[in-house]
Amino acid sequence: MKDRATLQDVARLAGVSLGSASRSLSVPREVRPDTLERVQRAVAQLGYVRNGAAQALASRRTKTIAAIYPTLDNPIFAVSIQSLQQTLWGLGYQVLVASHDYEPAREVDLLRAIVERGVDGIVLVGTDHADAVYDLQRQYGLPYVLSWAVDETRPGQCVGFSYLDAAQRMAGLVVERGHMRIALCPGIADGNERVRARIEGTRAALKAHGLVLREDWIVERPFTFEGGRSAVAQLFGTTDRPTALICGTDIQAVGAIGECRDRGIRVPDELSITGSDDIELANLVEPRLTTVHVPTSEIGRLSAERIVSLIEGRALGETRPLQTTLTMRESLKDLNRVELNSQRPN
Amino acid sequence: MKDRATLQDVARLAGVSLGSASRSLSVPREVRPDTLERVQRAVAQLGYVRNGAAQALASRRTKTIAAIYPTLDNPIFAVSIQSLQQTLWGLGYQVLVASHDYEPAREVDLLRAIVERGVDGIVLVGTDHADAVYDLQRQYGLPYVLSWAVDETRPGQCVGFSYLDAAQRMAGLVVERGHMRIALCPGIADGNERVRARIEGTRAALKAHGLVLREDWIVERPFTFEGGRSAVAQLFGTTDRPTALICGTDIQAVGAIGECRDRGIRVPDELSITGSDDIELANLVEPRLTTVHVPTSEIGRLSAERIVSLIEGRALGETRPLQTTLTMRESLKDLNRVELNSQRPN
DNA sequence: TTGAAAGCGCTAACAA
DNA sequence: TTGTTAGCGCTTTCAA
Repeated sequence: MKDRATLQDVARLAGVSLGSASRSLSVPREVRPDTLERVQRAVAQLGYVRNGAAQALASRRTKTIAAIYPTLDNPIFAVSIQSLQQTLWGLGYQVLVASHDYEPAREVDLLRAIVERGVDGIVLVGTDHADAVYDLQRQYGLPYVLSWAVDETRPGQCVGFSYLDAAQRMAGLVVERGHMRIALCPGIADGNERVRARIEGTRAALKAHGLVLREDWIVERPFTFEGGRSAVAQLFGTTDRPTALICGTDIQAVGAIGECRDRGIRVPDELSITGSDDIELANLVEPRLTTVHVPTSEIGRLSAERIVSLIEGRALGETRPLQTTLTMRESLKDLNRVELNSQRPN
Repeated sequence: MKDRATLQDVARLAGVSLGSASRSLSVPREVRPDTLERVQRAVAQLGYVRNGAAQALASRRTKTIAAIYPTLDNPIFAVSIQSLQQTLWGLGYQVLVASHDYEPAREVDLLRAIVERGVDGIVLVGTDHADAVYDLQRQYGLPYVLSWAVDETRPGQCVGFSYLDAAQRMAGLVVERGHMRIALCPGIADGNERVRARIEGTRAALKAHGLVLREDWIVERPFTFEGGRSAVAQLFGTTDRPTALICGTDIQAVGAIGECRDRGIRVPDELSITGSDDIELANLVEPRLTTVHVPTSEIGRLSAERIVSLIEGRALGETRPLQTTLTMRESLKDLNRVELNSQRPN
């Protein structure tokens, strides 16, 4: 790295003190206009750029937020990160992104390295983290936001919607459409409270209609296309088959549709499939996916605003759960209706 | 932030000097075993964590790499970032991720902010950047790697494959399959040399077969599902229609397939569609996508290794272009073959 | 409003 | 191998 101009150089060139130069940059309204102007001229002339490390060391602020996600390889997180990043950028913060691939131990390691590097705050996904994660936060007094989560015990620190409610409504819809044999591909429950909420919500909705969610029809699979494929493979390995498969994410649902296509299982005639998230793809696959629309970008934006207000000590009140909506498309069959067109030509 | 223990505290508790404590952490082999052990005990006892800002200021290294992408909302970049990040993590570096949404001006702003914060190196995408980008790099002597790019004038700084070659081979394949009316949806050429290479490669391949790439069949659209949809809408607005559409990315191709479905255009019977990248989805849509397989993760990993070797002054030799392969699936129709089954049941 | 000066916590050169 | 010490470049009192 070449020798960059320092603020000292700027001050010297402008003929002011180091202090005035510093103030010109950080609190320009507290210097006389002509002082400010001379400093600005010197800055321009030298092509001066602040040294972030020095600034961080002296001010004890890094203007950086760490965001730790399970994976970037799911559009909901990619889109959410994008809006998080752009919002933070507008507020003068940068983002250190990391992903742990659903490995709790990796998340702890990441967080440790990030704390060492120095960040002003952290955005995590969900509430289910290793104790060490919360310990680190407490130990360093680091503000944090749990995105994609609601938790009454942490008012003001969660930004998300109720997975329980969403799952309950989706399962309710499937039952209303006449399905009684319903399987669930919710993700992997261990270390993921959102998956557990999906299972609970689905179970509750079925129970409310006098149905039981069969344990052997809760098929825990990763949040990947392959996960959805594999769920279908498992469920159709016997003749004791469901008529509907509720997937935890659209990604799984699309994988499931692909597997059905490969196996010659007609969707939704032989198997209805629903997803969750309403990614753009949900509206492009054949058949188009009945799913839960979730406020992906909004979660990114609100998480950004909240972590900054936490850092800067501005109160923002408690968070309230965001809303989700069911999006009805063709992948869910209505068994109550007389079948006129179940065999469409071509 | 609570008061964290400093290295001074550690040294005091261990009964050694500040220097020995520092060395115990950074070059443990240069201290006596018992010194090392006392320091480690003190570190554990105090829960000491390095202050990154101080370390960066004193050592003039941040152990952070900035990676600026066009968007995170395309699986190829998401996957590539993931492998970049994990490789860098293994090498002791962290990643500052940013995206500019194909806005050259935004890229300059991002880079400026990133330089200010301090990073040891930069990973960019492609070769086509505002002059200001290269100026900043030169001014601060920042090592950089151009990923998803090949450029003979920058040996050792590019990691990617030849878009020209890939486009040429794909177009060659389409022609070989008997298509003579070929349209191209390459992305948006302005500020993107990869798009221009695609156009050139396609043009050259057609020319080699005595065909001409019609200017009005080069449909520049964004790299989104919607971009692909809109290309189909435009091309099918008249009766003068192509029999094949070569898309610049699988995302566009999937969008194009969706638009065809909505318009009742049969793929590939009425329109063949090809993509590029071979994202997982390419193998899941109906019909499955003929595309170019590109080494997505490898680009991330190699970019990581290269930027670190550049930073640490290790020579790694010149880069050579990575390989791509055509992946044949059903979305490209072979017009040379007798049509036996063009109207499949259901 | 300004300048002077004391650190922020660490690294690295140097001397012992 | 260890201890001492001079910065790294900036922010932020404090006094003027």
